[in-house]
Amino acid sequence: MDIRQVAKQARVSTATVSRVINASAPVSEKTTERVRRAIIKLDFYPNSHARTLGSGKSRIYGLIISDITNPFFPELVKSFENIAVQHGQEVIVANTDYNVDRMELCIRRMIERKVDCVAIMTTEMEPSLADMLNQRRIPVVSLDTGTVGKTSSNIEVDYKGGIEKAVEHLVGLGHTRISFISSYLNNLKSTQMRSDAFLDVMRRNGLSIASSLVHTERESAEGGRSAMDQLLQMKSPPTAVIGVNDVTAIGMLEAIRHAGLRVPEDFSIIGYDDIAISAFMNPPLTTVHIHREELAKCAFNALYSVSQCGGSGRTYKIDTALIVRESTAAPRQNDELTPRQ
Amino acid sequence: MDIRQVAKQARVSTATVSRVINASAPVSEKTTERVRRAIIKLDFYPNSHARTLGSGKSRIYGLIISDITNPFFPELVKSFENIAVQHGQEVIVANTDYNVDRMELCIRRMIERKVDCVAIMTTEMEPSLADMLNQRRIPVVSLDTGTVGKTSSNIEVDYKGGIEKAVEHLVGLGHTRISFISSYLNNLKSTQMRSDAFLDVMRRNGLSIASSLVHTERESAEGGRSAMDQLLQMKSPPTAVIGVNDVTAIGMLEAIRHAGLRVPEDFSIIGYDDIAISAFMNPPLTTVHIHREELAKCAFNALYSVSQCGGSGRTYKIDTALIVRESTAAPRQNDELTPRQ
DNA sequence: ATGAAAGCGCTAACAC
DNA sequence: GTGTTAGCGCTTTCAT
Repeated sequence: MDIRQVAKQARVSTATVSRVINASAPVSEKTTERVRRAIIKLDFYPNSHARTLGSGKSRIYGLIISDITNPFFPELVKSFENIAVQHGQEVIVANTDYNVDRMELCIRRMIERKVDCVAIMTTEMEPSLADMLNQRRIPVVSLDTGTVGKTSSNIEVDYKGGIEKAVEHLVGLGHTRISFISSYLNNLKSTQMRSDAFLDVMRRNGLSIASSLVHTERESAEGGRSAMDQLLQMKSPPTAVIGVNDVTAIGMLEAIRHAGLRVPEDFSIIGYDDIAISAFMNPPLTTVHIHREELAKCAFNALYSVSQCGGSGRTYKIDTALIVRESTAAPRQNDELTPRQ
Repeated sequence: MDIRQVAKQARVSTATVSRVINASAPVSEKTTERVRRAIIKLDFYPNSHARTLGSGKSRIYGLIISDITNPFFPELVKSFENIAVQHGQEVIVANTDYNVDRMELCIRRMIERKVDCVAIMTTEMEPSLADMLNQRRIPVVSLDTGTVGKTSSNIEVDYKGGIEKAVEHLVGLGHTRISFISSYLNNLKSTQMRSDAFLDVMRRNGLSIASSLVHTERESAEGGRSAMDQLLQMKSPPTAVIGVNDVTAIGMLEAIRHAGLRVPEDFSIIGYDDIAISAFMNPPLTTVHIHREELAKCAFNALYSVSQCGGSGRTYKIDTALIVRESTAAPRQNDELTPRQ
């Protein structure tokens, strides 16, 4: 079943069929109708590969993320897809699994599939990889990494501002012994930036940062749990702990619960990202919000403007906000960490 | 940059280049090496659309899910992709948003993209839609819905067994007033099957099911929360509640916490799916486990065996298991639902 | 083992 | 407004 059969059925040329499908040139009312009917009658679906080959553009946007299993990403993917569909584009998504080698594979796939643009929403990035895209004049937008150029844009998330607000919230509550649980994945720029910001803000507030940075083995709830377990072993544990992301913070919550201690009475906990489930934790998690929908929109627009409107690459900024829920309170008065019952 | 340039650089024909890329026919050691070098030197990436058009097969598997934002799916997607990649196939995923109309769009996309097979892992399905695929001889595997035929397989998840185990666990604990919170999305067969099974098992255990089935407006944590709020208004609320899935159960947990009541002391709660986060709830959620990885494997194999090995469609079964954690216990002794503090 | 050439299904010039 | 036709980049007979 191809366009020729439709053409025959409608008694027109293949070009005309193509015209009505793509509305790429005026076709008379009558012919259009005949073609439409033929398409329906024959149950014709145009072959997108042939279209891509014929026209030179795939109408596909590539989206590279770290791991669809990390709750931060599904919402991002969904928003990005929605916007893309509204603009008549499709999207294919690829996972790097936080792995630079797999990033190369992802980019290869994007090139082979002839995507029109690609959004790299991960931070495990070799700059050289973006070059592969640039050389082929494929517009790119990246997160916190990557340079701005003719066809490449960069989105800067205000990680630092988020950390600042979190630490200051804690300081305002009276905390002075504050820890930060990061992940071993420190080649991730987003993680690195959060850690650095934490150190910086602590310093600025004149707070000691001795042993206040703990690295988990994996960026996950498990990681948060085991890191918090470590903290619990200390002679004089912190009174507040910030997690590098919500999933980590959720693991921390579990470690504390398991030790028979309470949040926020015994520990104040803050997460980062504001994933949907965080509001449903017990207690609801105070966290730094990154607006995923806005991020997705921003990424798409960055791409669309250079791809369709011939714009040039530029820098975009995304804000963060502290969402105060119930996992933070004034610090415990003494260090008698007595498990409940 | 196309295969012809590579051919020229390696001083061979395009056919030979194609042969070394695809290992589709023997090529001498020497020539192979020359071609390899040329490919690397020119940084050549084959155009997958041209490949698809030329060969007639896309090496793409389609995967249709309801909503990537529902934590049940990301793990499924990831597993499915991993297996597919191991078999040299790619996958494109499409979301229906629990909507039959969008399902049609998804299937259209799959056909236009000339996928080799499609896994329909949602249950909001018009049988007629699967026919579109069948007519085109595209192998299909579906979940609990769909018929088995030459090229179409069906996976039956033992929802009922899961509900049985859940109810019996509760009955064993001494509960008699048990409710089930379902969702308004009752056109979903998976939801329907869980509700039906619940009613059935309750009856068989001689338990009253008066007002024990509550329908939420949305299949989400919000839905679970508002449904549980309703239950909390009753003069004599149930002592145990089963959620149609974990996300719903998590919402229920929050409603109870917010009312100043406790799980499992005041209410026993059971979820369904066993999403990763459930083990990190406070308290950790007792739930019915569906093995996502096995499900993904099963779906892929069902497809692969008919697509590559000329097998015929058949029925597969996936078990469920009750994971007892800390959200279930013996029922409260009296109905004095007194908020803590 | 290798090359020549005919498609694959569509789009886009270019004619009329 | 519509038709003709030459590609798009690859695969795949069919020769050799």
